[in-house]
Amino acid sequence: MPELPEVEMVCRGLRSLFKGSPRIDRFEFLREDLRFPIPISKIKRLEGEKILGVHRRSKYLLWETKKGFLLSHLGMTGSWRVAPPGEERTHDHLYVYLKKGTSSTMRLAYKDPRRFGILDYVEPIVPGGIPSHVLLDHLGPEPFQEGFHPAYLREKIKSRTSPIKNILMDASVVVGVGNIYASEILFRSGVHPRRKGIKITQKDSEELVRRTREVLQEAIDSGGSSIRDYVNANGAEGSYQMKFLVYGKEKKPCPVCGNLIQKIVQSGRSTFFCSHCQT
DNA sequence: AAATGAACCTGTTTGC
DNA sequence: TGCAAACAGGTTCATT
Repeated sequence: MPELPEVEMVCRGLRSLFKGSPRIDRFEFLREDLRFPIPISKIKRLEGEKILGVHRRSKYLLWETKKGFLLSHLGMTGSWRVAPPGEERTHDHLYVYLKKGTSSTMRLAYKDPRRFGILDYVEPIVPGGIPSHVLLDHLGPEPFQEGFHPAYLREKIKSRTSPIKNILMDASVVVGVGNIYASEILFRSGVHPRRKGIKITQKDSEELVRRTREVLQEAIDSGGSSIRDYVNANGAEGSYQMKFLVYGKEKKPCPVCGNLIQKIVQSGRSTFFCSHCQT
C-alpha cells in the first residue's frame, strides 16, 4: 500500500490525532505473526506512557515515548485508523487504547491483510540521538535531506550493473521510492528503467535527484496515491493517482510524445515507461 | 560484493 | 458462470 508519500500522510494524520500527548492505556494484540513475530511483551513496556511525538524514517513510523518507540511498517496493505470499540474488522491485528486527560478515550487499529507489515519495539535514545534498530541502521538518506545529492548518487551507483529502476528502489541508496514512484521519477528524468547504474552520468544524477524530490513532494501535496485501499489515519484518500504520467498506462499515449507507454517486468515488479522519451 | 529470484500472505482482477 | 492464474503500494533471505 504505501510508499514514502503515503507513509508521510499517515505520520501526519497520527501526529494530529496525538495532539495533547495522549497516554497509551493498553495494547490489545489479536495475533502476533506478522512478517516477524511481534515482541508483545517488549511493546507492552510502553503501556502507561505518553506519546511525545510521531516520526517517519523511510517507510517506518515511530511513536515516541519516554520508554522507547513503537515501530510500525505497513508492508503492502497495512493501515492505521481510528476504530471506536464496536468497529472491528477482519485482519485487525492490534488495538491501541489511548487516554486524553481523564475522560476521553480513543482506539486505533492496525490492520494488515497480507501481514507483510511489522510491529516492533525500539529502545529509547539519548536526547538528540537517532533511534537504532536492525531495520533502520542500514538505511540510506531521506530524499529530502541534504545527504541525497547528485554527487552522492553518482558515487553510490557508478560501478553498479543492475538497472537504475532497481537501484532507485534500493533503500540503502535512498529511502522511500517504491514501485509506482520509481516509474514516474524515471519518466520525468528521461532515463530508461533498464539503464545500468554504471551508465548514469552526472547530468542524469542531477535530474534523478531533482525529479525524485519533485515527484514525492507533489504526491505528498496531493495526499498520496489511493489506487486500491490506501487511506491515511483519518480515513482521507489521496489523489496523486490522477496525476500518474506512466504508471498503469500501458498502451496509452505518452503525455509528451504520443508514443505508446510500454510495460515490462523487472525483478518481478511492473515498470511503465516511454521508449522514445527515456533513453 | 553485488545481482537475481524466491519467499512471506491475502484479496482482487483477468483470462480461458 | 467458474475456476485458475496473475497481480498488487515491500523487504529480507538464500543462491549464484
